[in-house]
Amino acid sequence: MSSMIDPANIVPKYYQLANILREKILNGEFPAQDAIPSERQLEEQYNLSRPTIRQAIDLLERQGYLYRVHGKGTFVSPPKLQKGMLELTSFSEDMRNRGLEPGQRILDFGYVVPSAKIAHQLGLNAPDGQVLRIKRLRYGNDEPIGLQDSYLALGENQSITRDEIEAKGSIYAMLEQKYGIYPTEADETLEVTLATPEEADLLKIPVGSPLLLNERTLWSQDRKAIEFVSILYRGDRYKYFVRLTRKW
Amino acid sequence: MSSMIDPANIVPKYYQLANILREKILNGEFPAQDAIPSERQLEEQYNLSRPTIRQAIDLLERQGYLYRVHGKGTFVSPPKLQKGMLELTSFSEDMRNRGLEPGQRILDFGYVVPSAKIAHQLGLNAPDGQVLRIKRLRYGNDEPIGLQDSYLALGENQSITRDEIEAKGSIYAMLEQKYGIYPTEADETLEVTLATPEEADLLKIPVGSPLLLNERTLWSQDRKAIEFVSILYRGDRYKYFVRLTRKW
DNA sequence: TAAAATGACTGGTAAAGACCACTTAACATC
DNA sequence: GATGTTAAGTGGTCTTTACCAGTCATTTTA
Repeated sequence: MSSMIDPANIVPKYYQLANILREKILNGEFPAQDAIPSERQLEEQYNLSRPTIRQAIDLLERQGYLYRVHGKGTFVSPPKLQKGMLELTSFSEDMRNRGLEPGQRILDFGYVVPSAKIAHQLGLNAPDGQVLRIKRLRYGNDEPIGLQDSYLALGENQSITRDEIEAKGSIYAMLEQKYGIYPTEADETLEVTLATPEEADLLKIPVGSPLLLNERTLWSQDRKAIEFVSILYRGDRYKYFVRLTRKW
Repeated sequence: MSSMIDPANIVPKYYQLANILREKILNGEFPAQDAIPSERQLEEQYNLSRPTIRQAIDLLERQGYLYRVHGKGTFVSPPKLQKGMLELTSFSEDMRNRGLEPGQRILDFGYVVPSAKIAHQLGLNAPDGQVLRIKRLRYGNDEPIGLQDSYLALGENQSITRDEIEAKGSIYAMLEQKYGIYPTEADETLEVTLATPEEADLLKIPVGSPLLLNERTLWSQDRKAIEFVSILYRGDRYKYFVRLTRKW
């Protein structure tokens, strides 16, 4: 059974324990709102030290599966709060989450000199870095959903070809695979605009229709700006979702 | 000087250390992108054990001030990423953050039987709990900004009076003070709508103007639903902001 | 000269033990 | 019966000690 800790495993013990406990939460063995075994009990049960137990619980607490009450115990969060942590998703992921098949049409692709606004968002002082612009019409189930204009700040020896984009769809998936760059933080704004004739034409909606404008600056795990992107969503087809937490 | 650990202080040592380090980051003593002293060095410097040091750094890492690189060191995040963690803010806080003075006019106040949608959002099975509805027109610098319709799921012995709302402005501040309830998690959606005649009249905009509809369900630290609220923002006066992280 | 090994640094994981602070229920007291 | 006390259980903090796993400059070796 996989519900034991394997000391030989490369995976850290606290991580193994977290996976075991998460599994028990998800399959209902630990029902919502119930207390899980105390840290001392887990210590005996899994033959681990208390710090290791606490590290596992810390992880699950941050992930929203558990919450602790001093003096009482550690409890299972209701299912509502368990899934879909603070998500930072690409358009493709977002569409799949909504049960739609993502698609795209590339409208523009090439290196450009960034505007002052975009250079600022990407933290480029001198316009030395190469900025790749990718403008795409994005589809959900073959229906135009959004107009995406992306500016990527690539490093010295990094490049992305049009063919790769065509094949993969998701830029983020590609950056992960090719260069080990993971998007970890982003600032987003959302506001309302009205469709210009060009936008209306591409999105197949009347001129002046309300749109949801989403602008995002993305940073990687080493805190370098990766991308500034604006996405114009059809107001009648898209609802933005986000989960927020306040902890500190 | 406050840059030392006080063992007698009620504040935990790891927390004191985190405050000291955060201060050094913010005042530039630890410049962005530079490495801070290693964990062993801090151990000597502050006469603390390494687990305690690590606990402090863990905190600052989660707050976005620092990031670690295995084998190299712990580094200061660029300022862009330091401020304004994942904020879960009330309307009043939000306005103040934007440099505007929040104001309000109460349009409706009283206990109601929740609609099916609202009961579901609040996780009420039977309509036993009392649901307090507060409908308010919200101002920023005396200009109407948003139309807020709030439904509060209060506990047995909890109540809020109209006078308290008038005086305080923020419901959250009141819940914290009176009942120790802290909003810790929320789901939000944003979408575009068009102003109805009633909404247009209240917000002093033309009928059919685009609005930003923000719906939010709020949970407290003990994972109970506190509130479901919808806010209709003037599309020409409001931009939504959020910071996202992906860590696990 | 170039490749490989070394060693000294970094953060990452783990154990064992101690004491504090909060919660609760059983108990003793008035 | 109501009230205050106590004790046991919980998570919270902290120390000491050890070893593992990446990184990188230096040294050794082929």
